[in-house]
Amino acid sequence: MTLRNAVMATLLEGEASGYDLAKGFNASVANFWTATPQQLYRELDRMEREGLVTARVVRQDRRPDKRLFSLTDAGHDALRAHLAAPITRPTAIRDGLLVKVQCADIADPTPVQADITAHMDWSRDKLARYERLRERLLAGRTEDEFLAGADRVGPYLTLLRGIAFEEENLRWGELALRVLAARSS
Amino acid sequence: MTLRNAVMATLLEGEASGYDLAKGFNASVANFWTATPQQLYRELDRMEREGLVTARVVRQDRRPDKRLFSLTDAGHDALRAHLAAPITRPTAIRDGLLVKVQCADIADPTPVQADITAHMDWSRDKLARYERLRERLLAGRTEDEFLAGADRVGPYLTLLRGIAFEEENLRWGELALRVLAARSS
DNA sequence: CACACCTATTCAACTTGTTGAGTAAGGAGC
DNA sequence: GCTCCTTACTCAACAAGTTGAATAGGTGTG
Repeated sequence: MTLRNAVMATLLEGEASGYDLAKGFNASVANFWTATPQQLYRELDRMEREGLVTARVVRQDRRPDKRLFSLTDAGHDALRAHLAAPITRPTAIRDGLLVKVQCADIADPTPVQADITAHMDWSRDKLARYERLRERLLAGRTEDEFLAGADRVGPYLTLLRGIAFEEENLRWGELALRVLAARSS
Repeated sequence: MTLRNAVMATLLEGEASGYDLAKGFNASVANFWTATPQQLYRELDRMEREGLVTARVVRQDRRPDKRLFSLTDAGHDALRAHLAAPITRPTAIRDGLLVKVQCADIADPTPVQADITAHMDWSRDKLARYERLRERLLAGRTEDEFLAGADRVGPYLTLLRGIAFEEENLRWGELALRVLAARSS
């Protein structure tokens, strides 16, 4: 029931196809709400049936048709109702890497180190994309100018959280690699 | 299939009942893998059937009996096999608060501010518990002494990640509150 | 010019995760 | 002595999330 809200939050940026949402979920919302393509297509269908979004089919030349979804007034209302609702539950994280690190001591750490390295690569990629998005949002303004004057600050605030998260992943990854290397030598 | 691994990682610390796991999941693993009580009871039953854990019933005086689970050799092997398996998929986060902040601009920010404040309170609580756990693990040693010499560093490394995460939540929460307050005035 | 990958979506089957209620006994506070 | 909280679980029903495959034309690489 909350994937809906994440989808509607994304559609505030403008219309999007299921496919658009699927790959990157607009790159910014994906940072705090993940979903598979099937989940999104299914949810968009339901939301259309309930009148929260409308679809318009766009015929394309050298590509399959696509259905671009946008928020209806009812969708806007539903989002506002969600915002007004009292409390959101605590963050749910599921991080398989940390599960591995938690028990890294019971076996050869080499594969865990490889895993940490792979995750750090992903973090670097994400950071690069986030920084590009940030430049685009700022559009030449300083952060203070932007925060004081922009129409919408929500996407920027969540972006900052995402950047901090990935930066912390990198810092922690370096520490973890250092510690595991020192012990296995 | 990975709740299993999180449960086994926790049982490395020693035997535990479903109830123990349910409240706090050992307080440290809970930080990167959440699960409801029902999920844990169900999974523990399955794992017992598959021989990954064994249960022993402990009769108690003024409390209901409990079943304490511990890892079997097969469980240890399964954990080691998991550690050796190549790559763990990227972290899945689902943070309803960030969804709200993402669209905070379309309505009165007051309830969102309340939500941020509530989350910051939770973060402070978690941080306090993490810091106590940290003191207990260090047992008087400095961090460097501990990391060089301790039997197991995994739980400490994941704890550090949890601490950094909650500290970042607080820093970000303060910023978000400041920005939203400045705009609504 | 074969092979793999990208866009764009759908269908079906499955596994996980969530919600709510129920049981049963002890202890704490008013 | 009434109510609520805590320990310790179980059952059932449902919602959400995952996996795998199918379709179908287009683009890019060796």
